[in-house]
Amino acid sequence: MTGQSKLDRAAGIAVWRQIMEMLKGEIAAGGYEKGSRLPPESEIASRFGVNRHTVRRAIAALTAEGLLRADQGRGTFVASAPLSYPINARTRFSEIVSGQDRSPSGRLIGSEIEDADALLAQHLEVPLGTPLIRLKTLRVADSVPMMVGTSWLEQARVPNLVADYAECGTITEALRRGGIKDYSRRESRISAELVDTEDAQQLGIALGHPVVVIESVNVDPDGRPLQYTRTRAAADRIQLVVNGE
Amino acid sequence: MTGQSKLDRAAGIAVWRQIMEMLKGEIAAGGYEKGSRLPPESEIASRFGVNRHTVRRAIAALTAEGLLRADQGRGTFVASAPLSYPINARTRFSEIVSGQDRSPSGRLIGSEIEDADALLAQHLEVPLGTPLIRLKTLRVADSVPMMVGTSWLEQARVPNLVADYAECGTITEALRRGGIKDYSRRESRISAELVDTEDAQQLGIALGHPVVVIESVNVDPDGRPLQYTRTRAAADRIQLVVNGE
DNA sequence: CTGTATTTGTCCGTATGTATC
DNA sequence: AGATACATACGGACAAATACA
Repeated sequence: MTGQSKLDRAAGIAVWRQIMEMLKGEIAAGGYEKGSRLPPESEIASRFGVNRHTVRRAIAALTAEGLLRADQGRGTFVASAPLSYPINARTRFSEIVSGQDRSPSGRLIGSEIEDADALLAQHLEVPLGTPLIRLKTLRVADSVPMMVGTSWLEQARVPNLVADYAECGTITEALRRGGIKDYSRRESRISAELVDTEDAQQLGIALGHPVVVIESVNVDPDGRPLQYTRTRAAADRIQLVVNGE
Repeated sequence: MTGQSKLDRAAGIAVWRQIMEMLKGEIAAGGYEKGSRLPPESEIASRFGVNRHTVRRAIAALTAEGLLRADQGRGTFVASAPLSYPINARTRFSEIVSGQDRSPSGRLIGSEIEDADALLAQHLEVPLGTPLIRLKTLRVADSVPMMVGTSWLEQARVPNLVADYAECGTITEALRRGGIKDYSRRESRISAELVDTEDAQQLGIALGHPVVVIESVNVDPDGRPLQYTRTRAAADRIQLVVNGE
């Protein structure tokens, strides 16, 4: 099968769109494994007998749909199946990702000290104006960015958190080093938004795409609020799973 | 306070944008209650000393942000706080909405008979090709559309479902009439997408806005799958709540 | 139930400033 | 400087939905 035979240059449908549909069809039909690499653009171009730019346009459209991912210098890949992300009292990014045979990692984007405003004070059950650490992190599975999170924690409880996190890359481990052996998730509130400019860059998605927003409070074993987090996940890479109790 | 004094026509910022910011400020400052009505466009226009169209533009921008809702013939309203929608084994739209002092209603958009494809057969644990009822419904709280859902049920189990639902407007009640006294939710899978054309119309939101997508399976008391549903909720009107077990 | 007023939605214009080529 | 395109601002008329006496 050359594929070239099916191109119709007089159909009134742009050639790049025809190529896009054909690639989509081949992916849907299972011609390519999830996560597998497509042939290089030049090869696809010669197969269809078109210029490489025409293929690029088709790939760009499929990337915008979330079906493909193009990495500079590595190649173009079929987007993997969305990550199943269970939401429960023991939600831990690193455990979830390794449990699905992918390799998790975390990166510190930035941190600051700020005083608790009314909303944060309420969530963390601290007095208004309490100094908090604000931690912005990126979580990655198999080198694909999955979610960015902004967390607030009481500075006095975990003074060395930022350095610990920067070193080990998981919140669970960083908290353990700060003397907090365990924690659990009290409540998660889920909605969706359009991605903002900064998150779009971090997540490698285009503006105008949706993100799933998860606001959650982690509590220590005594039930005292420890961490309030607002996580934004690329919607086409993740699927939250909630069990019926 | 006339507000007019603050308009600066030489600031290089469009007048409609200035009005938008001022309205937003007044709403945030609590000048208007959630759900309350704004003055008519003509009144706002004369207050700022501009044309009605200029006000309309500001209102359109705030509507797109989800801060306002404009209903033809009724007025422009400050958007209510998002509906908290608990996800658990006993998730029932009508109970949730009435529990938050709002009045729920449901409307049948359409229904069809179709044969189970591989995916549906797997979810409902029926043989491939089993005749299913496909039910498309709109769920509304306080006359604001909240979510559209597409449900599939085995036709043989609930032959009269469509008529029953059309009459009473709640799935729970329609199932009861069909002899199914209780059901519970086994699993919910949550993601987000951009709204499609049809849902945008039903939900009264603009294209390009995000919807929260919930795929769920309801099972009868024996644990047998009864209903597979794919729900799309207007993201800025709803917040799913998941308790930490 | 029925007309009337109110209010938002849509369409037709015109004029002006600003950015771009 | 000129030509062009585009967003802004305004004005008016009417349609469509709702509220109300």
